[in-house]
Amino acid sequence: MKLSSRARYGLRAILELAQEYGNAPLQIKMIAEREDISNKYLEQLIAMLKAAGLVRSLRGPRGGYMLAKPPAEIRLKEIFVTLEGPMITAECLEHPEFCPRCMDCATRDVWAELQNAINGVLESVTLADLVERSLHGKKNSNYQI
Amino acid sequence: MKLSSRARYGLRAILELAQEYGNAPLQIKMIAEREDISNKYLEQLIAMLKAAGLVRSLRGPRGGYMLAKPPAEIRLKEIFVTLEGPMITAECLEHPEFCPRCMDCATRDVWAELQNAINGVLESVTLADLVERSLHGKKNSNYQI
DNA sequence: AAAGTACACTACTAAACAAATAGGATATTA
DNA sequence: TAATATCCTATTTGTTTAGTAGTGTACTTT
Repeated sequence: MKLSSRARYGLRAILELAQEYGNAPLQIKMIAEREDISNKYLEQLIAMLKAAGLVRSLRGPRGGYMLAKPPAEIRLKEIFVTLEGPMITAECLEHPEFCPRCMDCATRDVWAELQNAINGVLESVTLADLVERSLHGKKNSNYQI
Repeated sequence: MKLSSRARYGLRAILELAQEYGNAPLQIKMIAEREDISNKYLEQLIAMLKAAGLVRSLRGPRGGYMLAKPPAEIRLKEIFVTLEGPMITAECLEHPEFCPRCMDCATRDVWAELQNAINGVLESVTLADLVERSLHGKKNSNYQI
């Protein structure tokens, strides 16, 4: 179970936009350079974010991209789902009729728990949180092995 | 982010074995039939579980598969990692040198939190738990939208 | 010892997905 | 109108998924 580069790149890119919130639009070229991502590939990722209504754009010279709403109003869940597709560990969670064994299937519960755990994390963090964490030099980091 | 059918099928298969723990070995054919999984495909999945030391086998007539250790000693994490590969949300979590930005990358923390959340679930549940849940008709279910 | 059973092993394949790359069209500003 | 930056669509390359197929090998029962 690995994260796609779409999600990794995409989150980094939109975080750049969040950090620039309120200022002039940021160009693809800039983001691609800062984050070391292919220009053209990033273009597609941001297009997805735009289609999802998380980002808006300005064309022409001095154009670029910016967040469509304040960083505090964008949860990582939205970004993740946009780039990675809906977070479904098992089909039968959404469509119980899909599997005739659903009624007494203990494995189904596990996938549900897993899904809840993941959603819990992604729904609890907003872009504003990440911006703040960056500013404070990762003091809030809770990474551990 | 979807679960592979390897993980879904595999967990269901090994749960069958767990329910039969202490009894005669269970044949692929039986499991495949009960769980409605392709015979040959299941064979490969169980081979992975065997290579990981979670399952052992008996050849010849009346042979089959059985758990290599008591259900209470097998955590879902082991099963999951065996079938799905190591649970790594981002490469830089294990190899910080992989990415020059790691030091001040707020997104990295998110992936770490996510990974911890997933591991937390998978490490807290054993096959014995699942067997018990099945017996009690899912009373312990904590599935929710 | 023979026959049958069930695992063991390896190779192959079709389809889907990931991760880009490429090229031109369109809108905006200076 | 020239330069700039987004917009849109197609193509490519490689990997993974989810199987299928066929043969080999060990074991048990009769």
